[in-house]
Amino acid sequence: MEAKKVPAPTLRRLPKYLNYLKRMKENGNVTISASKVAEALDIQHTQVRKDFAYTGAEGVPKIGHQIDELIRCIETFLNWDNVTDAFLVGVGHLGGALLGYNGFQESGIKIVAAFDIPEKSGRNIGGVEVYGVEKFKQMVGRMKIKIGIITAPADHAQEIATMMVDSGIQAIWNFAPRKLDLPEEVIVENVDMYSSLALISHRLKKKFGK
Amino acid sequence: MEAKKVPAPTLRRLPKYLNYLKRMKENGNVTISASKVAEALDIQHTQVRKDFAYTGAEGVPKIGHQIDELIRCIETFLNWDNVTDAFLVGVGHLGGALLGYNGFQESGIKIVAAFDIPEKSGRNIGGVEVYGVEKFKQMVGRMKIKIGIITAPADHAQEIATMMVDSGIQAIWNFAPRKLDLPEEVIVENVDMYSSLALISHRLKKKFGK
DNA sequence: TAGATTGTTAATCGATTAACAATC
DNA sequence: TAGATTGTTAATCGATTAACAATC
Repeated sequence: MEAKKVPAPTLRRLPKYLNYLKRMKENGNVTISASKVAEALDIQHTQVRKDFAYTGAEGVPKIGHQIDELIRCIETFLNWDNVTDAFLVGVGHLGGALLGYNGFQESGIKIVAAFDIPEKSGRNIGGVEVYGVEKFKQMVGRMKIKIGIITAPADHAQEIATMMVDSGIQAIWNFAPRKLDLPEEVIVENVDMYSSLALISHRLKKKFGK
Repeated sequence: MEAKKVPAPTLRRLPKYLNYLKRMKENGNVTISASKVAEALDIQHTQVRKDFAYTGAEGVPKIGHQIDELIRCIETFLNWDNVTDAFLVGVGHLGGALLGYNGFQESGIKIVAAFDIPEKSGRNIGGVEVYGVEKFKQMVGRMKIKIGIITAPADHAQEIATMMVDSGIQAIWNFAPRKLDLPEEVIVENVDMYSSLALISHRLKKKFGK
Protein backbone atom coordinates (compact mmCIF):
# COMPACT_ATOMS: atom_id res chain seq x y z
CA MET A 1 0.00 0.00 0.00
CA GLU A 2 3.04 2.22 -0.39
CA ALA A 3 1.71 5.07 -2.55
CA LYS A 4 4.38 6.36 -4.90
CA LYS A 5 4.68 10.11 -5.05
CA VAL A 6 2.78 11.44 -8.03
CA PRO A 7 4.74 13.82 -10.26
CA ALA A 8 3.11 17.24 -10.60
CA PRO A 9 3.18 17.01 -14.42
CA THR A 10 1.10 13.85 -14.16
CA LEU A 11 -1.47 15.60 -11.97
CA ARG A 12 -1.60 18.47 -14.44
CA ARG A 13 -2.31 16.13 -17.32
CA LEU A 14 -5.12 14.23 -15.62
CA PRO A 15 -7.76 16.92 -16.20
CA LYS A 16 -6.88 16.93 -19.88
CA TYR A 17 -7.47 13.20 -20.09
CA LEU A 18 -10.70 13.58 -18.20
CA ASN A 19 -11.94 16.24 -20.54
CA TYR A 20 -11.13 14.18 -23.60
CA LEU A 21 -12.60 10.99 -22.15
CA LYS A 22 -15.88 12.70 -21.32
CA ARG A 23 -16.15 13.96 -24.85
CA MET A 24 -15.42 10.52 -26.25
CA LYS A 25 -18.06 9.09 -23.99
CA GLU A 26 -20.61 11.61 -25.21
CA ASN A 27 -19.75 10.56 -28.73
CA GLY A 28 -20.91 7.09 -27.81
CA ASN A 29 -17.57 5.38 -27.29
CA VAL A 30 -17.37 2.69 -24.62
CA THR A 31 -13.70 1.75 -24.68
CA ILE A 32 -10.59 3.68 -25.59
CA SER A 33 -6.89 2.90 -25.93
CA ALA A 34 -4.11 4.88 -24.31
CA SER A 35 -2.64 5.27 -27.76
CA LYS A 36 -5.70 7.05 -29.03
CA VAL A 37 -5.77 9.41 -26.07
CA ALA A 38 -2.08 10.05 -26.59
CA GLU A 39 -2.52 10.92 -30.23
CA ALA A 40 -5.46 13.23 -29.60
CA LEU A 41 -3.65 15.17 -26.90
CA ASP A 42 -0.16 15.09 -28.38
CA ILE A 43 1.38 13.16 -25.53
CA GLN A 44 3.56 10.02 -25.77
CA HIS A 45 1.44 6.90 -25.39
CA THR A 46 3.84 5.47 -22.88
CA GLN A 47 3.41 8.61 -20.81
CA VAL A 48 -0.36 8.29 -20.93
CA ARG A 49 -0.12 4.70 -19.69
CA LYS A 50 2.09 5.70 -16.79
CA ASP A 51 -0.28 8.49 -15.87
CA PHE A 52 -3.26 6.14 -16.02
CA ALA A 53 -1.40 3.66 -13.84
CA TYR A 54 -1.11 6.22 -11.04
CA THR A 55 -4.88 6.43 -10.84
CA GLY A 56 -5.17 2.66 -10.51
CA ALA A 57 -6.91 2.26 -13.85
CA GLU A 58 -6.36 -1.04 -15.58
CA GLY A 59 -6.77 -1.78 -19.25
CA VAL A 60 -7.11 -4.93 -21.26
CA PRO A 61 -4.58 -5.73 -23.99
CA LYS A 62 -6.00 -5.35 -27.46
CA ILE A 63 -9.12 -3.63 -26.15
CA GLY A 64 -7.98 -0.74 -24.01
CA HIS A 65 -9.85 0.88 -21.14
CA GLN A 66 -13.54 1.09 -20.33
CA ILE A 67 -14.12 4.83 -20.62
CA ASP A 68 -16.53 4.90 -17.69
CA GLU A 69 -14.15 3.12 -15.41
CA LEU A 70 -11.21 5.25 -16.49
CA ILE A 71 -13.16 8.44 -15.82
CA ARG A 72 -14.13 7.15 -12.42
CA CYS A 73 -10.53 6.23 -11.57
CA ILE A 74 -9.22 9.66 -12.49
CA GLU A 75 -12.01 11.50 -10.70
CA THR A 76 -11.58 9.46 -7.55
CA PHE A 77 -7.83 9.92 -7.68
CA LEU A 78 -8.20 13.69 -7.91
CA ASN A 79 -11.04 13.69 -5.41
CA TRP A 80 -13.19 15.30 -8.06
CA ASP A 81 -16.07 13.01 -7.17
CA ASN A 82 -16.55 15.19 -4.10
CA VAL A 83 -17.14 18.91 -4.09
CA THR A 84 -15.08 20.96 -1.63
CA ASP A 85 -16.37 24.36 -0.63
CA ALA A 86 -14.13 27.40 -1.10
CA PHE A 87 -14.08 31.09 -0.19
CA LEU A 88 -12.91 33.76 -2.61
CA VAL A 89 -11.34 37.07 -1.62
CA GLY A 90 -11.21 39.97 -4.07
CA VAL A 91 -14.32 40.63 -6.09
CA GLY A 92 -12.81 42.56 -8.96
CA HIS A 93 -12.98 41.69 -12.64
CA LEU A 94 -11.31 38.33 -12.28
CA GLY A 95 -12.98 37.41 -9.01
CA GLY A 96 -16.34 38.23 -10.52
CA ALA A 97 -15.55 36.09 -13.53
CA LEU A 98 -14.77 33.09 -11.34
CA LEU A 99 -17.96 33.65 -9.37
CA GLY A 100 -20.00 33.78 -12.54
CA TYR A 101 -18.51 30.56 -13.78
CA ASN A 102 -20.07 27.33 -12.58
CA GLY A 103 -17.77 24.91 -14.34
CA PHE A 104 -15.53 24.30 -11.35
CA GLN A 105 -18.09 22.20 -9.57
CA GLU A 106 -17.25 19.39 -11.94
CA SER A 107 -13.67 19.80 -10.82
CA GLY A 108 -14.19 19.33 -7.14
CA ILE A 109 -14.53 22.92 -6.03
CA LYS A 110 -17.45 25.22 -5.30
CA ILE A 111 -17.19 28.85 -4.32
CA VAL A 112 -19.77 29.36 -1.59
CA ALA A 113 -18.95 32.89 -0.43
CA ALA A 114 -16.91 35.88 -1.57
CA PHE A 115 -15.25 38.64 0.42
CA ASP A 116 -14.04 42.16 -0.21
CA ILE A 117 -14.01 45.57 1.44
CA PRO A 118 -17.26 46.42 3.25
CA GLU A 119 -18.39 48.77 0.44
CA LYS A 120 -18.63 45.81 -1.90
CA SER A 121 -20.47 43.57 0.53
CA GLY A 122 -24.13 42.73 0.18
CA ARG A 123 -23.91 42.05 -3.54
CA ASN A 124 -24.72 38.74 -5.06
CA ILE A 125 -22.66 37.62 -8.04
CA GLY A 126 -23.52 34.46 -9.89
CA GLY A 127 -25.51 33.28 -6.91
CA VAL A 128 -22.67 33.89 -4.47
CA GLU A 129 -23.03 36.41 -1.66
CA VAL A 130 -20.29 38.99 -1.07
CA TYR A 131 -19.33 39.68 2.55
CA GLY A 132 -17.02 42.15 4.25
CA VAL A 133 -13.62 40.55 4.70
CA GLU A 134 -13.88 41.00 8.48
CA LYS A 135 -16.35 38.10 8.48
CA PHE A 136 -13.89 35.74 6.83
CA LYS A 137 -12.35 34.05 9.84
CA GLN A 138 -15.56 33.44 11.66
CA MET A 139 -17.24 31.97 8.59
CA VAL A 140 -14.28 29.74 7.77
CA GLY A 141 -14.52 28.28 11.23
CA ARG A 142 -18.24 27.81 11.11
CA MET A 143 -18.33 26.31 7.63
CA LYS A 144 -15.09 24.36 7.98
CA ILE A 145 -13.69 25.83 4.76
CA LYS A 146 -10.32 24.50 3.61
CA ILE A 147 -9.75 26.30 0.29
CA GLY A 148 -9.18 30.01 -0.21
CA ILE A 149 -9.02 31.75 -3.58
CA ILE A 150 -7.16 35.02 -3.97
CA THR A 151 -8.26 37.27 -6.81
CA ALA A 152 -7.26 40.53 -5.17
CA PRO A 153 -4.61 42.95 -6.46
CA ALA A 154 -1.01 41.81 -5.95
CA ASP A 155 -0.42 44.44 -3.24
CA HIS A 156 -2.91 42.77 -0.95
CA ALA A 157 -2.18 39.16 -1.78
CA GLN A 158 0.29 38.45 1.03
CA GLU A 159 -1.85 40.11 3.66
CA ILE A 160 -4.91 38.18 2.54
CA ALA A 161 -3.00 34.92 2.36
CA THR A 162 -1.71 35.36 5.89
CA MET A 163 -5.21 36.16 7.09
CA MET A 164 -6.51 33.06 5.34
CA VAL A 165 -3.99 30.76 6.97
CA ASP A 166 -4.68 32.42 10.30
CA SER A 167 -8.32 31.58 9.82
CA GLY A 168 -7.60 27.92 9.23
CA ILE A 169 -7.40 27.75 5.43
CA GLN A 170 -5.32 24.76 4.26
CA ALA A 171 -4.95 25.42 0.54
CA ILE A 172 -4.73 28.63 -1.46
CA TRP A 173 -5.46 29.09 -5.13
CA ASN A 174 -3.64 32.29 -5.92
CA PHE A 175 -4.38 34.38 -9.00
CA ALA A 176 -2.37 37.39 -7.84
CA PRO A 177 1.07 37.71 -9.40
CA ARG A 178 2.91 37.65 -6.11
CA LYS A 179 4.96 35.01 -4.34
CA LEU A 180 3.20 34.12 -1.11
CA ASP A 181 5.28 33.56 1.98
CA LEU A 182 3.47 30.95 4.05
CA PRO A 183 4.13 27.97 6.32
CA GLU A 184 5.22 25.09 4.14
CA GLU A 185 2.35 22.82 5.15
CA VAL A 186 -0.06 25.17 3.39
CA ILE A 187 -0.84 24.04 -0.14
CA VAL A 188 -0.38 26.87 -2.62
CA GLU A 189 -1.11 26.85 -6.31
CA ASN A 190 -0.48 29.92 -8.43
CA VAL A 191 -2.23 30.69 -11.68
CA ASP A 192 0.31 32.87 -13.36
CA MET A 193 -0.87 34.51 -16.55
CA TYR A 194 2.30 36.51 -16.89
CA SER A 195 4.47 33.45 -17.22
CA SER A 196 2.62 32.38 -20.33
CA LEU A 197 2.71 35.91 -21.70
CA ALA A 198 6.47 35.77 -21.28
CA LEU A 199 6.64 32.68 -23.46
CA ILE A 200 4.44 34.20 -26.14
CA SER A 201 6.35 37.47 -26.24
CA HIS A 202 9.75 35.87 -26.35
CA ARG A 203 8.82 33.36 -29.02
CA LEU A 204 7.16 35.98 -31.19
CA LYS A 205 10.26 38.11 -30.89
CA LYS A 206 12.46 35.21 -31.97
CA LYS A 207 10.13 34.36 -34.84
CA PHE A 208 10.03 37.85 -36.27
CA GLY A 209 13.55 38.96 -35.47
CA LYS A 210 14.06 41.50 -32.79
CA MET B 1 26.25 35.21 -31.71
CA GLU B 2 24.87 31.71 -31.35
CA ALA B 3 21.81 32.21 -29.13
CA LYS B 4 21.34 29.26 -26.82
CA LYS B 5 17.81 27.98 -26.60
CA VAL B 6 16.09 29.40 -23.54
CA PRO B 7 14.37 26.83 -21.29
CA ALA B 8 10.67 27.47 -20.85
CA PRO B 9 11.02 27.39 -17.04
CA THR B 10 13.49 30.26 -17.30
CA LEU B 11 11.06 32.29 -19.39
CA ARG B 12 8.33 31.61 -16.86
CA ARG B 13 10.48 32.84 -14.01
CA LEU B 14 11.51 36.09 -15.67
CA PRO B 15 8.22 37.92 -14.97
CA LYS B 16 8.55 36.98 -11.30
CA TYR B 17 11.99 38.55 -11.15
CA LEU B 18 10.70 41.59 -12.96
CA ASN B 19 7.88 42.02 -10.53
CA TYR B 20 10.15 41.74 -7.54
CA LEU B 21 12.79 44.04 -9.01
CA LYS B 22 10.25 46.74 -9.72
CA ARG B 23 9.06 46.60 -6.15
CA MET B 24 12.61 46.79 -4.84
CA LYS B 25 13.22 49.78 -7.06
CA GLU B 26 10.13 51.52 -5.71
CA ASN B 27 11.49 50.90 -2.24
CA GLY B 28 14.48 52.96 -3.21
CA ASN B 29 17.01 50.22 -3.86
CA VAL B 30 19.58 50.81 -6.58
CA THR B 31 21.44 47.53 -6.65
CA ILE B 32 20.47 43.99 -5.80
CA SER B 33 22.21 40.64 -5.58
CA ALA B 34 20.99 37.46 -7.22
CA SER B 35 21.13 35.86 -3.79
CA LYS B 36 18.62 38.31 -2.41
CA VAL B 37 16.25 37.81 -5.31
CA ALA B 38 16.65 34.07 -4.88
CA GLU B 39 15.77 34.17 -1.22
CA ALA B 40 12.74 36.41 -1.71
CA LEU B 41 11.30 34.20 -4.42
CA ASP B 42 12.36 30.83 -3.04
CA ILE B 43 14.55 29.92 -5.97
CA GLN B 44 18.14 28.67 -5.85
CA HIS B 45 20.58 31.55 -6.25
CA THR B 46 22.54 29.68 -8.85
CA GLN B 47 19.32 29.30 -10.83
CA VAL B 48 18.64 33.00 -10.63
CA ARG B 49 22.11 33.76 -11.94
CA LYS B 50 21.66 31.43 -14.86
CA ASP B 51 18.32 32.98 -15.67
CA PHE B 52 19.77 36.47 -15.51
CA ALA B 53 22.62 35.40 -17.77
CA TYR B 54 20.15 34.48 -20.52
CA THR B 55 18.96 38.07 -20.62
CA GLY B 56 22.48 39.37 -21.03
CA ALA B 57 22.50 41.08 -17.65
CA GLU B 58 25.88 41.41 -15.99
CA GLY B 59 26.58 41.90 -12.34
CA VAL B 60 29.57 43.03 -10.38
CA PRO B 61 31.11 40.77 -7.74
CA LYS B 62 30.47 41.98 -4.24
CA ILE B 63 27.91 44.55 -5.43
CA GLY B 64 25.37 42.71 -7.51
CA HIS B 65 23.24 44.12 -10.30
CA GLN B 66 22.03 47.62 -11.01
CA ILE B 67 18.27 47.18 -10.62
CA ASP B 68 17.46 49.53 -13.48
CA GLU B 69 19.76 47.79 -15.85
CA LEU B 70 18.53 44.36 -14.81
CA ILE B 71 14.92 45.38 -15.36
CA ARG B 72 15.80 46.74 -18.77
CA CYS B 73 17.63 43.53 -19.74
CA ILE B 74 14.70 41.33 -18.78
CA GLU B 75 12.14 43.57 -20.45
CA THR B 76 14.13 43.76 -23.64
CA PHE B 77 14.71 40.04 -23.62
CA LEU B 78 10.96 39.37 -23.30
CA ASN B 79 10.15 42.15 -25.73
CA TRP B 80 8.10 43.74 -23.00
CA ASP B 81 9.52 47.14 -23.84
CA ASN B 82 7.21 47.10 -26.85
CA VAL B 83 3.45 46.66 -26.76
CA THR B 84 1.97 44.19 -29.23
CA ASP B 85 -1.70 44.54 -30.12
CA ALA B 86 -3.99 41.56 -29.66
CA PHE B 87 -7.56 40.55 -30.48
CA LEU B 88 -9.75 38.66 -28.04
CA VAL B 89 -12.55 36.27 -29.00
CA GLY B 90 -15.24 35.32 -26.50
CA VAL B 91 -16.65 38.11 -24.36
CA GLY B 92 -18.03 36.05 -21.48
CA HIS B 93 -17.11 36.40 -17.83
CA LEU B 94 -13.44 35.68 -18.30
CA GLY B 95 -13.10 37.61 -21.55
CA GLY B 96 -14.75 40.59 -19.91
CA ALA B 97 -12.38 40.34 -16.98
CA LEU B 98 -9.35 40.44 -19.26
CA LEU B 99 -10.80 43.41 -21.13
CA GLY B 100 -11.39 45.28 -17.90
CA TYR B 101 -7.85 44.66 -16.77
CA ASN B 102 -5.20 47.05 -18.00
CA GLY B 103 -2.19 45.46 -16.38
CA PHE B 104 -1.10 43.52 -19.42
CA GLN B 105 0.19 46.59 -21.18
CA GLU B 106 3.20 46.48 -18.91
CA SER B 107 3.70 42.95 -20.11
CA GLY B 108 3.93 43.64 -23.79
CA ILE B 109 0.35 43.04 -24.82
CA LYS B 110 -2.66 45.25 -25.41
CA ILE B 111 -6.12 44.04 -26.31
CA VAL B 112 -7.38 46.45 -28.95
CA ALA B 113 -10.58 44.75 -30.05
CA ALA B 114 -12.89 41.97 -28.92
CA PHE B 115 -15.16 39.66 -30.88
CA ASP B 116 -18.20 37.53 -30.21
CA ILE B 117 -21.52 36.62 -31.78
CA PRO B 118 -23.27 39.56 -33.50
CA GLU B 119 -25.74 39.96 -30.61
CA LYS B 120 -22.90 40.95 -28.32
CA SER B 121 -21.31 43.38 -30.74
CA GLY B 122 -21.49 47.11 -30.29
CA ARG B 123 -20.66 47.02 -26.61
CA ASN B 124 -17.64 48.65 -25.13
CA ILE B 125 -15.93 46.89 -22.24
CA GLY B 126 -13.07 48.52 -20.44
CA GLY B 127 -12.54 50.82 -23.39
CA VAL B 128 -12.43 47.97 -25.90
CA GLU B 129 -15.03 47.71 -28.63
CA VAL B 130 -16.80 44.38 -29.25
CA TYR B 131 -17.32 43.35 -32.87
CA GLY B 132 -19.12 40.50 -34.59
CA VAL B 133 -16.68 37.68 -35.16
CA GLU B 134 -17.29 37.87 -38.91
CA LYS B 135 -15.17 41.04 -38.94
CA PHE B 136 -12.18 39.27 -37.38
CA LYS B 137 -10.24 38.29 -40.47
CA GLN B 138 -10.57 41.59 -42.21
CA MET B 139 -9.50 43.54 -39.14
CA VAL B 140 -6.52 41.27 -38.45
CA GLY B 141 -5.31 41.95 -41.94
CA ARG B 142 -5.85 45.67 -41.73
CA MET B 143 -4.32 46.09 -38.28
CA LYS B 144 -1.60 43.47 -38.77
CA ILE B 145 -2.53 41.69 -35.55
CA LYS B 146 -0.32 38.77 -34.53
CA ILE B 147 -1.80 37.67 -31.19
CA GLY B 148 -5.20 36.12 -30.62
CA ILE B 149 -6.74 35.43 -27.22
CA ILE B 150 -9.39 32.74 -26.83
CA THR B 151 -11.78 33.15 -23.89
CA ALA B 152 -14.69 31.34 -25.50
CA PRO B 153 -16.27 28.11 -24.24
CA ALA B 154 -14.23 24.97 -24.88
CA ASP B 155 -16.67 23.75 -27.54
CA HIS B 156 -15.80 26.65 -29.79
CA ALA B 157 -12.10 26.90 -29.05
CA GLN B 158 -10.84 24.78 -31.93
CA GLU B 159 -13.08 26.43 -34.46
CA ILE B 160 -12.01 29.89 -33.31
CA ALA B 161 -8.34 28.91 -33.25
CA THR B 162 -8.53 27.62 -36.81
CA MET B 163 -10.27 30.81 -37.88
CA MET B 164 -7.58 32.86 -36.17
CA VAL B 165 -4.74 31.09 -37.92
CA ASP B 166 -6.63 31.37 -41.19
CA SER B 167 -6.77 35.09 -40.62
CA GLY B 168 -3.03 35.37 -40.13
CA ILE B 169 -2.71 35.14 -36.36
CA GLN B 170 0.75 33.90 -35.30
CA ALA B 171 0.32 33.30 -31.59
CA ILE B 172 -2.65 32.17 -29.52
CA TRP B 173 -3.18 32.69 -25.82
CA ASN B 174 -5.77 30.05 -25.03
CA PHE B 175 -7.89 30.15 -21.88
CA ALA B 176 -10.29 27.43 -23.03
CA PRO B 177 -9.62 23.98 -21.56
CA ARG B 178 -9.17 22.31 -24.90
CA LYS B 179 -6.13 21.07 -26.80
CA LEU B 180 -5.83 23.08 -29.98
CA ASP B 181 -4.83 21.31 -33.14
CA LEU B 182 -2.85 23.79 -35.20
CA PRO B 183 0.13 24.00 -37.56
CA GLU B 184 3.25 23.68 -35.48
CA GLU B 185 4.64 27.05 -36.47
CA VAL B 186 1.79 28.72 -34.59
CA ILE B 187 2.78 29.70 -31.06
CA VAL B 188 0.23 28.43 -28.54
CA GLU B 189 0.17 29.06 -24.82
CA ASN B 190 -2.56 27.59 -22.66
CA VAL B 191 -3.69 29.00 -19.34
CA ASP B 192 -5.06 25.93 -17.69
CA MET B 193 -6.86 26.56 -14.44
CA TYR B 194 -7.94 22.96 -14.14
CA SER B 195 -4.39 21.69 -13.93
CA SER B 196 -3.77 23.70 -10.79
CA LEU B 197 -7.12 22.66 -9.40
CA ALA B 198 -6.01 19.06 -9.87
CA LEU B 199 -2.91 19.67 -7.77
CA ILE B 200 -4.87 21.32 -5.00
CA SER B 201 -7.53 18.60 -4.89
CA HIS B 202 -5.06 15.76 -4.89
CA ARG B 203 -2.82 17.27 -2.25
CA LEU B 204 -5.73 18.12 0.00
CA LYS B 205 -6.97 14.58 -0.32
CA LYS B 206 -3.57 13.20 0.62
CA LYS B 207 -3.27 15.61 3.52
CA PHE B 208 -6.62 14.74 5.00
CA GLY B 209 -6.74 11.09 4.11
CA LYS B 210 -9.21 9.97 1.51
C1' DT C 1 43.75 41.65 2.24
C1' DA C 2 39.45 39.11 3.11
C1' DG C 3 35.06 38.14 1.87
C1' DA C 4 30.87 38.76 -0.69
C1' DT C 5 29.26 37.97 -4.91
C1' DT C 6 29.45 36.61 -9.81
C1' DG C 7 29.30 33.23 -13.30
C1' DT C 8 30.74 28.68 -15.11
C1' DT C 9 31.49 23.78 -15.13
C1' DA C 10 30.29 19.31 -13.22
C1' DA C 11 27.02 16.27 -10.66
C1' DT C 12 22.45 15.11 -9.55
C1' DC C 13 17.79 14.46 -10.07
C1' DG C 14 13.49 13.56 -12.05
C1' DA C 15 10.58 13.37 -16.00
C1' DT C 16 10.14 11.76 -20.59
C1' DT C 17 11.02 8.51 -24.08
C1' DA C 18 12.43 4.05 -25.89
C1' DA C 19 12.58 -0.85 -25.72
C1' DC C 20 10.39 -4.94 -24.81
C1' DA C 21 8.02 -8.72 -22.55
C1' DA C 22 3.26 -10.10 -21.34
C1' DT C 23 -1.47 -10.96 -22.73
C1' DC C 24 -6.03 -11.04 -24.58
C1' DT D 1 -2.39 -17.94 -34.32
C1' DA D 2 -1.09 -13.08 -35.15
C1' DG D 3 -1.27 -8.63 -33.82
C1' DA D 4 -2.90 -4.80 -31.11
C1' DT D 5 -2.44 -3.15 -26.86
C1' DT D 6 -0.98 -3.07 -21.99
C1' DG D 7 2.33 -2.12 -18.56
C1' DT D 8 7.15 -2.31 -16.89
C1' DT D 9 12.08 -1.72 -17.03
C1' DA D 10 16.02 0.69 -18.98
C1' DA D 11 17.99 4.71 -21.50
C1' DT D 12 17.85 9.43 -22.50
C1' DC D 13 17.28 14.09 -21.86
C1' DG D 14 17.03 18.41 -19.78
C1' DA D 15 16.54 21.20 -15.76
C1' DT D 16 18.10 21.98 -11.18
C1' DT D 17 21.57 21.92 -7.79
C1' DA D 18 26.29 21.71 -6.10
C1' DA D 19 31.03 22.87 -6.40
C1' DC D 20 34.35 26.10 -7.34
C1' DA D 21 37.31 29.43 -9.61
C1' DA D 22 37.34 34.41 -10.74
C1' DT D 23 36.94 39.14 -9.26
C1' DC D 24 35.87 43.52 -7.30
